[in-house]
Amino acid sequence: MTISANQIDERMRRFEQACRSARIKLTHQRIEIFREVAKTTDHPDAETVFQRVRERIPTVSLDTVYRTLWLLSDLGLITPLGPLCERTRFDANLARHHHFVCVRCGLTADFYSDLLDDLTLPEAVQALGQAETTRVEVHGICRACAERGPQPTHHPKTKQSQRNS
Amino acid sequence: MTISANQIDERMRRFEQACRSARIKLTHQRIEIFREVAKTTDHPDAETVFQRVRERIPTVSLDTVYRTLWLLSDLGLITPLGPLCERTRFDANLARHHHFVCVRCGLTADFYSDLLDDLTLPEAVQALGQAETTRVEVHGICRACAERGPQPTHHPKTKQSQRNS
DNA sequence: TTAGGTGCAAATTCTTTGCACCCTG
DNA sequence: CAGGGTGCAAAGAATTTGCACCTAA
Repeated sequence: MTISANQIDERMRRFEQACRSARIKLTHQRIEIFREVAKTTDHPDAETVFQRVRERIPTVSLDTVYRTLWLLSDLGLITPLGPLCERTRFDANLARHHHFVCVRCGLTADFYSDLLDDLTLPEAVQALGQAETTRVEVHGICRACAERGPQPTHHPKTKQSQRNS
Repeated sequence: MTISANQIDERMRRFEQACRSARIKLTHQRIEIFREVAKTTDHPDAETVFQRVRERIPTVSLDTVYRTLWLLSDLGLITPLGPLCERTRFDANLARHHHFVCVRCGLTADFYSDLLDDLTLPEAVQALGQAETTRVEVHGICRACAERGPQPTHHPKTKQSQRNS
């Protein structure tokens, strides 16, 4: 909720431009759905966006919200938070470690680094709460996917087969 | 799959000890379910654990696997990967930033740090793949939860109300 | 005009729960 | 032997999909 009107406008402009260059229609629904995400620091989920958009477009449907959010994500206008894989995974490695996550196939590999174990956090974090653990998440393309060559972008949640390591 | 027999044994011992001190029964199913997670670097999901355990205990059920995985997680023997909240959330902040995530309520707040934007990754990462983005995830207790005082531990996926920011 | 977008409802997928029987401590 | 643990089946929750109508370009 600390976003200036200017910044929202800029995000909206970027959105409209992205839609045009992707030759995707600028519908009333898409505009309002993007605006909802663009105007807060909330990291809202689909249901939350749906409820908020519904105040302005009472007939909007939840599935349109889902489709639009993933579309925006494919366009690089928003980022889905959380895991790139759809199922909860479990890790028995209790040692301090960090993760390399393949954005294409979901491979999640542990790696170690004394340097990264001991990062200095900015003061801003103090204001948010009491930090307990700090982990670095590196996102990229794993060896196997790189060899497989360029692939179309997909919604991590839905289209990709998941691998691991 | 690069875990030594020694290390697996140590994990099993720790597991048995944790169960005893929590006065929780050491059942055949629990032992094999934990062993499956303990013996790989796979970060398997519940379904995968289920399939693997089934080879040894054909009558095991998927719901026991779920119950056991969350139990192990409550005991601090394994860690669920991915988001602490159950729904996918979206972020329109395209600027480089990092996350503070409250392990209790799910609050996810962005924070900024030039230092963290520019981390030096260990060589091990090169071997895994081509890094694209690096983000620091700080887990802890947010201000609001700290004020609320100590709370029982719950499975993030199921028991907690989710907040945001 | 017309292809792409939407709403609706039904389907899927992942995960949890109620209950009666079973087995560890 | 008692109470926690398990399997089964059914319920629940989040998300996706098929299809006919609608609308931005």
